[in-house]
Amino acid sequence: MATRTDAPTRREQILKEAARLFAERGFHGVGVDEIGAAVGISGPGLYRHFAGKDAMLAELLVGISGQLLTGAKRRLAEADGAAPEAVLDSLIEGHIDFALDDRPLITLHDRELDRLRDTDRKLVRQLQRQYVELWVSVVRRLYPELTEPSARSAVHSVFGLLNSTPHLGRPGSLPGRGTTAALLHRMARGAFAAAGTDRP
Amino acid sequence: MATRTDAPTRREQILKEAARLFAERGFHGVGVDEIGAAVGISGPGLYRHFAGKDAMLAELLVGISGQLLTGAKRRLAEADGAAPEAVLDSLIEGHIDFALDDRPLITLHDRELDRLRDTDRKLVRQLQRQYVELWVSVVRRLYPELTEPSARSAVHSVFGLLNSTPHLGRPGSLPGRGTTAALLHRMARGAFAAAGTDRP
DNA sequence: CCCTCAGGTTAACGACCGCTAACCTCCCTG
DNA sequence: CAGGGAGGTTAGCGGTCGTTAACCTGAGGG
Repeated sequence: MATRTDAPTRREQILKEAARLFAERGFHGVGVDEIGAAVGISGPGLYRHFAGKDAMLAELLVGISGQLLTGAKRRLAEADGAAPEAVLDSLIEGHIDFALDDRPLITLHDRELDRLRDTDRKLVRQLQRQYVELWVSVVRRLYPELTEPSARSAVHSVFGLLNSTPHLGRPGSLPGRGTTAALLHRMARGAFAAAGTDRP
Repeated sequence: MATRTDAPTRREQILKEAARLFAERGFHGVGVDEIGAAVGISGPGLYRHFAGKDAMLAELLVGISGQLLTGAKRRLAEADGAAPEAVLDSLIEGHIDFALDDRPLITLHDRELDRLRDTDRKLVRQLQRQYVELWVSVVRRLYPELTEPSARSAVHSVFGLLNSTPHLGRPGSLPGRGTTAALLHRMARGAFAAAGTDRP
């Protein structure tokens, strides 16, 4: 795929700043005037680009879920026939990339879902469910002694582990992105391995 | 300590319901009228028991952090001189009990901290920091090859893992509390073990 | 038997917030 | 060069929300 070199559109600027603000202070804690100010225009100017505040959140959440799912599907297709360990590693790597590069989005992802209109919320939940099931199938192939409910719990728990990046302090205080990614990766693998041993 | 058999006070009722509502819809997403309705009185009646909506959140968050820290200190004192493995197991057990029994509080704990007044927020952060440092010291005793920043990251990540219980579906759909607790415990130990091996 | 007070009630105020209306100003294009 | 749309602006409306004020009530104590 072509990496983008062109400047971000106004819509993209708005989405990025809105994500940051929503993650920092919550959906209801941010006013449209603040979002506008963050991109250099004033509140009502946003309505030239979005139908409303809700629409921004919806586009963010649908985008996140879709991106995660699409990426996972691609990785699964690329690793077709590979060993289950390698496939799981690829999924973990993709999730870590996302968690480290788009921290505000990861935060929003499991925090503001209930602020969506019914139709959008159902869509996001469906995408999330597909993503989880994809992980569950890989995990169960690698650890067949895990029951399906246990595998699902394990996957959710590892998501909790990987999504903890927002709590790891400001990006500067970390031991470096590569080190952090490697640590998270090792821990995720260790957690799955521990889940898969002993009684399920 | 004496287990309480007496009925909960009105204050406690309010705090419990407020915690549930805040966790479900966010601090700004809940009105005082709703909180009042949840305990059978109407909005302004709450002001006989609390100085304001902020005060409820503050009391909840300070209470959570304090409870976690106090429990951890007690467990550390009780396990004085025991093997590091046993001490870590005790810490994990305590955290899991909390995460499973007080899900709304766990949710609030890392979600609504920024809505507090400066003085309260600093207090909560200080309690949280002490709690983390306590874990870090135990983890480093068990895995001396871990650098301190890595150990701290590992602790935060395991908190993410253990605090994922709100995402595990309604309490009924789980394989049973004991099974879930055991799974989480194993995964936490596995994650730490994986963090502590290989290069730090 | 009154007084007090804890713990409620309803009415209402002021602030804020999402959103719309009306208007303005470039820039592109036929 | 006219004109029209894209992308802004400010003023303001309507609703909601936290909080206060004023009032009510029932139970306990001197």
